[in-house]
Amino acid sequence: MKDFDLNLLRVLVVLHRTRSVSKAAAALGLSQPATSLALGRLRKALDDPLFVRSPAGMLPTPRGTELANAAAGALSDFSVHAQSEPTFDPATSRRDFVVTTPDVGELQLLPPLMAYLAREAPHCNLRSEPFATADVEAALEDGRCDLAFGLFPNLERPALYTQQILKQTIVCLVRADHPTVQSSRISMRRFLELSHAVVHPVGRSQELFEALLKEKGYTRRVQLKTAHFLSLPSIIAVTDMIATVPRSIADYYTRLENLRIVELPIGIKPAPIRQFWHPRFHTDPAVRWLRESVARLFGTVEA
DNA sequence: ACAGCCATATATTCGGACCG
DNA sequence: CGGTCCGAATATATGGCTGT
Repeated sequence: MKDFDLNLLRVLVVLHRTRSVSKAAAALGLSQPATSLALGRLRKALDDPLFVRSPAGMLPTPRGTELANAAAGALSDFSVHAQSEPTFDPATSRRDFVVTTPDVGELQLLPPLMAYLAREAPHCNLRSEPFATADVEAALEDGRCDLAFGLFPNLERPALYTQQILKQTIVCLVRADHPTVQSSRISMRRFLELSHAVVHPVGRSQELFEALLKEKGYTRRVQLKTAHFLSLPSIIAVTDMIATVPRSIADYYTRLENLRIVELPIGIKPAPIRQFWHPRFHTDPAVRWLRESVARLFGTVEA
């Protein structure tokens, strides 16, 4: 079937309708022999006579009728799709969306997005899938993933389309009644004297911060290194450690625990949080609706 | 026997691949 | 980049079958 000439489908359909090779040829705009040859190829490919000569014309075999109906259905189905503009109707669609974002991104993206989906696209589901960083681009290309959201320095290249959604700044967190850090500011000297809790290696903005400290020659004691953000606020709230986290995470933590935000003692450029999609899906109505919804939720202007 | 129709053999054209 | 060659597809010509 893999090298079946799809032009033959039209020939099959018209032959079945006209019951004549000559009439089919005229209808198809081919010569009679060309049509005869096409019928020969159909017979060989489908392994059935398909039509037999009779006084009443070329009568279809049962298989011929079955396949001609299937071909007619396929062609008309295709033509419906080819002629209608592709659309996405959020109110009725049952599309399942797939996004990939680190946990920090999830905390920023999913609360507003899920509330929006529930309201605007009530039958659509969303899956947040943690693709390996190296696999994200391929997943976006082959459609396993609709959108990547977050800080992906390795994705910022022409192969993908991107749009900046937010700026990620980072801040420090200590417990609200910390014995030595009592204001919202801290000197670099005191910052380096404290014991640190570091989330590693998940947060890419933290990686940038770590690189900056190293570059400036600052060293400090990392008393706790963990791979997850989940346990961090409870730990900081009962110790004298200081943690450096994205501001969105810090804002969330201070609502949960007895914590206080302290500005970083060093200037660092805010990191761009972007959404990424593949050019293949640039005009796909569903993916387009999703990324425009994300942009709208965060009040982003097209860049 | 002849007319109508399909199948087959031969000719032509067109597009694409290959090579200098 | 242009020319040549090859193959695919279609057209033309012809042959063969069938029914009246």
